[in-house]
Amino acid sequence: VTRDTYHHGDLRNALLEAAVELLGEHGAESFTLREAARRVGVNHRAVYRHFEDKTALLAAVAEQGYRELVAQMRAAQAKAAPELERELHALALAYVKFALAQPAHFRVMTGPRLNEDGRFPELERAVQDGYALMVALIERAKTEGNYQGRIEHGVVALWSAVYGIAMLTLQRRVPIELRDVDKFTRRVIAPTIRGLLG
Amino acid sequence: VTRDTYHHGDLRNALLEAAVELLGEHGAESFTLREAARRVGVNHRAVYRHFEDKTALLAAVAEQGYRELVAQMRAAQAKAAPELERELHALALAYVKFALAQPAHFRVMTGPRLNEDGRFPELERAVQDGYALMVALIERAKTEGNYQGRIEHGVVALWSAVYGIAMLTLQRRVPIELRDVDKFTRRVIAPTIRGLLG
DNA sequence: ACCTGAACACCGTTCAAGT
DNA sequence: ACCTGAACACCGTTCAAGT
Repeated sequence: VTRDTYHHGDLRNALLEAAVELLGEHGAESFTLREAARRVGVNHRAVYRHFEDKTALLAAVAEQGYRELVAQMRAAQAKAAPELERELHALALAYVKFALAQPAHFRVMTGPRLNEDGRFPELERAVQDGYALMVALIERAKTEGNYQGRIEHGVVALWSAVYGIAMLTLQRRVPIELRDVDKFTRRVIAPTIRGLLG
Repeated sequence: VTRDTYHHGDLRNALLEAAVELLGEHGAESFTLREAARRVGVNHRAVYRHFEDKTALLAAVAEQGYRELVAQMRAAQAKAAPELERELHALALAYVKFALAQPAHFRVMTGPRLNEDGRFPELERAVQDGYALMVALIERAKTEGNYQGRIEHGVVALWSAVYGIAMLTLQRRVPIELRDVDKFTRRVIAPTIRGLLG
């Protein structure tokens, strides 16, 4: 990280990196725009060249996180294809692993209500891309498997399960080691997936 | 709400009420101790008589919320007893209903990490009381039902499901009306409960 | 184009008094 | 015992310049 000058849009990325660092250290509540600027070595006013306000900076972090999450879910699913049950497990595992590997990103993604007024359509689209992956799997559960309910209900069941596991694990409400995430997630999610496939 | 004097511990409750009000209006991120004091009509320093700091005030709100949540889960479960599947559904429904009826409480309960250093044992105990209700049900799923997995895994599956449904619904990621919560929750949770009972 | 500096209205928290 | 008032070090954001 250079600390003297920033050109060619470098500052934007430097600020994003600094933000992720700070969020990892202290959590979103105490994150300040001024400290992010300080860490990069610029005046705090320089931030406004690249982000409309503090919320926009956090939204950019969240968007970046969703893109990475979706990429990892896609990759995991592709590896497990073409068997539906394996793909469901792979998607779930990728989600939980992301949350534990990038907790700062994950907390910003799921924590503060950044996009309440629809200010950040790009963020919304990144979220929807993830949603679409689950919808596609549940649709296959209906045709290939034995799922009888409505698509929407199945998606929420799956989404809730992975989201809940990730959050409860992050909050240390569940006493597991990082190396056991695989087995743990697999076993917790099993009843839900079994229920979905009939 | 009287605005001139506070005696006999009234101020504490008045501050809690004001905090819940404010949290409902703007969310936890922009909640300020000073505005809570203003709303009650006292100097902001008066807050420190009853709460060690801002976090302690939020922790008190969270604790109050957990007590109410547990009471409502208990009541719903008792009404549905003694059939296990009905009790599981009742518990799940009570949880989701609480989240939607008291979103300000729910967001503080699940949002900021208030008790990271174990500062608030009372809050922790209230959370554990809720956890205990689920543990008892999963234990019965093992003896009365056909659940084969470990207690811990089943509890996380159930907890994740209700938590996820509540959060996704609150975030309006799921397009349901308040009057349909009953039916919606029942259908989303069904695969998980079916999976748990074997 | 990109960054700075001073200023404004806020915040949580501390100190020292007031009744 | 309970509340206040002034002060401190911070914050996000605006305005007006600087190169």
